[in-house]
Amino acid sequence: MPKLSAAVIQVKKDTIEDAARELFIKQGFHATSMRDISKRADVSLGNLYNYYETKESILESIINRYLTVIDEYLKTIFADIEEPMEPASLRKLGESVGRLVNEHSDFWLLMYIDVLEFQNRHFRKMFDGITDRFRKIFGPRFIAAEARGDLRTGVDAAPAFTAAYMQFFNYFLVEKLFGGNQHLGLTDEQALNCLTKIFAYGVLSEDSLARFKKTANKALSG
Amino acid sequence: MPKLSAAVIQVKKDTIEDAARELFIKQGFHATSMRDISKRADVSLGNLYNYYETKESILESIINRYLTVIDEYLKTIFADIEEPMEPASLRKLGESVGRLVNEHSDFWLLMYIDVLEFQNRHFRKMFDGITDRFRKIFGPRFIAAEARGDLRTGVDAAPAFTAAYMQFFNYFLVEKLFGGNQHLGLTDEQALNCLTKIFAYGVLSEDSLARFKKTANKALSG
DNA sequence: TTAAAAAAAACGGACGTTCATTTTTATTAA
DNA sequence: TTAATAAAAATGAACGTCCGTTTTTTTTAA
Repeated sequence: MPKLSAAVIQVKKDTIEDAARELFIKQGFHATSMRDISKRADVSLGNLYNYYETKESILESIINRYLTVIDEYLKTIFADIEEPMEPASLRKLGESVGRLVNEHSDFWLLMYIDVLEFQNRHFRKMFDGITDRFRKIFGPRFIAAEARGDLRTGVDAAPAFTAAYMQFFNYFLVEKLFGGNQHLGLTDEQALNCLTKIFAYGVLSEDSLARFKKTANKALSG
Repeated sequence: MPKLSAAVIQVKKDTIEDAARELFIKQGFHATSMRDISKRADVSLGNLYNYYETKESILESIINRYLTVIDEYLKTIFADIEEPMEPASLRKLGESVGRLVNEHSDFWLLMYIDVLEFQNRHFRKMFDGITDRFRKIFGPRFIAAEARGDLRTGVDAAPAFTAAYMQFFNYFLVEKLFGGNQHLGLTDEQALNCLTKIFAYGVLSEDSLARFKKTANKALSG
């Protein structure tokens, strides 16, 4: 029997990885056996080892494939953003992040598996240098926003945008995976509004700025 | 041999749980065997079952004990806060949260174990109704801040404070456990300043408010 | 002396992986 | 178009190890 075509091999790997992913997510990596995977994928136990060297390499393959899916998703999100620092854009960013978290919650569970079992070896790249990446994507628009006087003086748009991005992520992850059930005491819609509002104009009145002069100065001098 | 005193039993349980915790954190729950625990705690395998019914019950005991430790820690943090909405207080909150995350990073790994293996059954309470809890702790001071005109109109202090709290947590967790290594492109000190600043007064200039009137109105109407 | 505690041995089963064997199928020759 | 071929693919039993837990035995100390 000559070699199977690459396409056929890929299809087989797809079914194996689909099965493995479902099991890893439902019951964790160590709690999932190769026999479990072989049963769910309808592939013999031994045959798994024609496609993967070890159990861990199955996980790695799943993660790598998923990483590209998420990456594409994020790219389309960012491509849709024309003016990253406008409140409307930020709200839309929050909505998109919410969809990403909810539609691919498996992925984030895999990330926690990676944190626990592999010190986040495979997912590190998601957060490493993320601010620089945003600077690369939106750099000119960050500068333009500052030039227009949109930004409060002393605010660097790149880390600020990153913080907003992370805040949205965290909100939806807590809701979806940590049992937050409306941990802000608001619906998702309201929470998005609330977070956007805070990010854009803060929680404190302009008047209070003078009142907190001493302390604020310290806090604002970063 | 009559029954050991409760104190002696507790000491023994301490050493067992210390050993188990270190192993669970280092290699995960399923990857840790009762034999591993017995070796590290210097207790015979069989004797473990004189103290715990199952392996899972060891994890539960660790989590419950840890929950009270963290709870106490948080209480002292909140007790130290006189005016929750002042920038200086928020910065201090951020620092405290950072210390909590860094000094007890084990705890948060246990939380991820709980998310993966038990749908966060044991940790849910950490996030459930958290905004209401803050309202209970700081309610009068939230109201006073609003009365003084410290708050931007339309801002509800309780979810806002919760958002700040969560934001700090998330920042330090990403740094500590997810390999963020300065994911905001800032040192921890700078990041604290940056996040506090954003939370207090936002990233956008007061001028831009009028400019984003239409879109801002939508985003601010939550 | 005696019952609790600790240790050790034993249990049945499941684990990841290997391997000898059987089945399959793209290619080749008729 | 068909039949033969041969190597890849698939299989499932087998391997050695380790698992959580139970049971039995030994040690301990009031």
